[in-house]
Amino acid sequence: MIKAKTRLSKAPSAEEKIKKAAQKLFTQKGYAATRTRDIAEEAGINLALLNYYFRSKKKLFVLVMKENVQLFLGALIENMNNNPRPFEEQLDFVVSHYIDMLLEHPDLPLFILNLMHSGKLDHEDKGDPLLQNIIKIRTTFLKNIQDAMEKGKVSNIHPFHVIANFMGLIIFPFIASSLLMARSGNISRKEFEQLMIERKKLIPKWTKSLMNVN
Amino acid sequence: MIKAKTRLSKAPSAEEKIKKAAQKLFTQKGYAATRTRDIAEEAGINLALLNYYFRSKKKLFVLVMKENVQLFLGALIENMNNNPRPFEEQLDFVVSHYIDMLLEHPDLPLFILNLMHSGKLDHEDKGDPLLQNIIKIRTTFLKNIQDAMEKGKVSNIHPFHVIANFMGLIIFPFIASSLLMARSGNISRKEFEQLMIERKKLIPKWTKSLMNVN
DNA sequence: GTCTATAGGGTGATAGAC
DNA sequence: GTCTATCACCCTATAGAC
Repeated sequence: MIKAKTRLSKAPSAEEKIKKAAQKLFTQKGYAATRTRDIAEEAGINLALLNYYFRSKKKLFVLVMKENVQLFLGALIENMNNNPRPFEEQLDFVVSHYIDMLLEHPDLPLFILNLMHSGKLDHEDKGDPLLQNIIKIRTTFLKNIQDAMEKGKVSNIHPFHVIANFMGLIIFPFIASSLLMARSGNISRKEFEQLMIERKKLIPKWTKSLMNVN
Repeated sequence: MIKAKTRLSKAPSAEEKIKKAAQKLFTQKGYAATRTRDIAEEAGINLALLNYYFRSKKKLFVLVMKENVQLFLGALIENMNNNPRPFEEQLDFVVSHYIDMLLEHPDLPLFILNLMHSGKLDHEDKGDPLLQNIIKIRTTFLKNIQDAMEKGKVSNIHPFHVIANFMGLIIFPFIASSLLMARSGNISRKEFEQLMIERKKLIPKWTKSLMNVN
């Protein structure tokens, strides 16, 4: 009954190696372009082992997908649950946490956007938390904006613009980094990271500024 | 020798039907997730015909890809060639043309971003115009920003931020529309389009405003 | 748990009739 | 040019030895 499952941070189990490899490849290349053979090789284990642990390619993908979604929404949910803070502080918090997370997982946004674009969520996973959480987060954020507008702090701009701008300012540089830095580019990886850190301070100011231009 | 190839805008040829179907599916689902059988069915023709005209799936994809790239960079290149206009007018022009184009081809940005992300361009297509054009466009735009900064119109912000913000404000709502409008969403397709049209006027103002906040 | 070998099904591409 | 039939390959998944 009592099996010592704890691991001392060394020699990751085959299961963990597979999951990590799958996370990497699925997130980078998407579902269809990733072969289970690639995952097995990346993990340094045998192909059969993959099915032994995870039953099928699809099940493995769903697992990775859910963890990615969790990662992607984590900062927002955390913010939502600590709601009493004033709006300005919320902006700071979300931007800062989000950019830190994206610096560690730069492929995540494109993965999520492709996921939503493919429309594979709604049908196959009715009770999936992604959509529900997105809607909940968006609703909360929307309420905050409208509060700010009623207090006269913000001019009469459609809340959609505010959300789209805010998210775009945070996320877009990461999904377009290959475009913005393209070869022979003027910008290296290190410089890019430095600029993203700069944006942690800038985006909250920009967001507030945009709310009052029309 | 002299074959009447001209068509009177009726009954598109099989070749055109295939290309159109391929454009649709490749752009929507990407290369790996699209099967040649799907393309054939979408085009309403036989699978063998696809290979008769285009030799291989890959060649067909490259064709579609190049047309998409052309479409994506068109407005920017056009702007670049009419350079003498003042910076402010350039912003108006690019934003307006770009949003019009994206309203017609909303899947295009995600396709391009995935393309760049996959890194399949540099190796297989050395002389490909995409990268060269992107670099040229970016360089021109960068020069314009620096001119504006020297004239004292703009505060000392890194040009990267200006480009990233500008592009993000235009493009992001389209790639994230499924996220911003997610089911049970408050926003319909028609409203979305109306908001995008609103942005044609707003984004140039926003861009200039952002250049002076730091 | 981990491997080798292989089944079973799908996919891109082609041969050949019309 | 357009179709049907089919090949050769690749990919996921599993059986079975260790």
